[in-house]
Amino acid sequence: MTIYALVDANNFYATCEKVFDPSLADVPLVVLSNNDGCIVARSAEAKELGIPMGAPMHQWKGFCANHGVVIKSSNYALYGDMSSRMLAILQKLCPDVESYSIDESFLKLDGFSDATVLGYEIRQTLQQHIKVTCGVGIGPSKTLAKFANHIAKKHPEYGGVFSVSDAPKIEFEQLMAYYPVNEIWGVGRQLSKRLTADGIETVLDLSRCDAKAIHARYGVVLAKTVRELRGEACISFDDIAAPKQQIIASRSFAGVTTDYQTVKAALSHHISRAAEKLRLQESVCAHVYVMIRTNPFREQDPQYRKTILMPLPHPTADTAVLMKAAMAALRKGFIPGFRYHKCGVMLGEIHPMNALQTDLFASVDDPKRLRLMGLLDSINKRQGSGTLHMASTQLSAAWHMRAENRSPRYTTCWEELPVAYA
DNA sequence: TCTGGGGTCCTAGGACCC
DNA sequence: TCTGGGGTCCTAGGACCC
Repeated sequence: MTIYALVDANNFYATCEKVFDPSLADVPLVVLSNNDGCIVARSAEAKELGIPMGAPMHQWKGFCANHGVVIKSSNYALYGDMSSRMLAILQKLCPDVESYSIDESFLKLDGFSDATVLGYEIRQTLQQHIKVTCGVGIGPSKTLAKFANHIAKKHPEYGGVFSVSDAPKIEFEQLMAYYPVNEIWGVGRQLSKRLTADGIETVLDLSRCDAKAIHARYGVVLAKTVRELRGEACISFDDIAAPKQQIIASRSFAGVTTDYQTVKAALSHHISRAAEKLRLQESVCAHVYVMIRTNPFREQDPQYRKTILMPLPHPTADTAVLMKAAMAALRKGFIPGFRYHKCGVMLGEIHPMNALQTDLFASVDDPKRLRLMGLLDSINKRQGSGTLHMASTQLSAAWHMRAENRSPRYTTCWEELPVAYA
């Protein structure tokens, strides 16, 4: 039987900020989402103060000022780099690693004689090498490894590592009976509301349900969860990252706008980013979706949201072709008069560039254009993103997002390296 | 004044066909 | 006056995740 581990960094973004600024060591700290909108990470001290996850920043500004909470805009260049260092360390310790999110990885522990010992070694190594503390959960399925990870973090007596098979059955059942069903991976707000109404309130309740009955009433996803909770691995393990099937680039504006040119400039910027991501994974796409919407939180405003699909004449990774299609979609979907708050683009129908066969499609990108795109990407990579861009991006800068308290990109930008004084 | 962004998977329902 | 039903394919949207 395969044993899975889930390694998950504690307070990852907040920790990344603290690693490079020792003066923040014991200070409560929060990290904000893009646009400085809401709180997406909290240090242990900030959690203790009772600041909730996902809280709108504007509601907590006064509180943070009163309690000396340090506020950081998000710095994804830094977190992304720390994340790859973390992954590299895990890959050294274990041959089968699936990177699940920026701060979480699943490991397959086949061939290790003592999974728990390895868990402690992982914890110690990450602490030593990159000053990131993590929890390790171990179990016979991914869902159980996730739940074990939750226990490892919430119950300090386990020392940050919890293995389902180490715990006596009665002890584990007590833990399952203690936690509400929404602590389980895959059970969100809607499902837990329905489950609770049906009398399934705890993790233990759910694990004892009949999988067939759950399938009939709640669907195939939750039925899998039930089987996973009983130790039957149903969710596959992917150690090589598959290319993305859809690529999204979107942002809300710093405020709202009624101006077509402003939306167009923002959209143009997003297309460039999305196309760059598409070429980075060596793919082409055949669908462009353009999304625009008003601010749903402004209930006094008339609301409008629209997604417009624009099929492309042939699969492409050419920014100019994508741009033309997206602009046509925007003309179709833009209704003057609304106060727009966000726009974005999604690329769909993605195929690997090299698998395209000319007899399957009417035509493919001109190799000359592809070389031009490659040049564009390499200049932007060397000189900084946005050095070369489409003219339409410059139409307006009115949409640009806020990031008032971003820390330096310590590890990825020469100009922002940390300075050591002797 | 100010409420994220980027993903995956599943399903309901419409269009179309015979 | 009576006016099918089942299968397939596609898309939009929802639920979930971090």
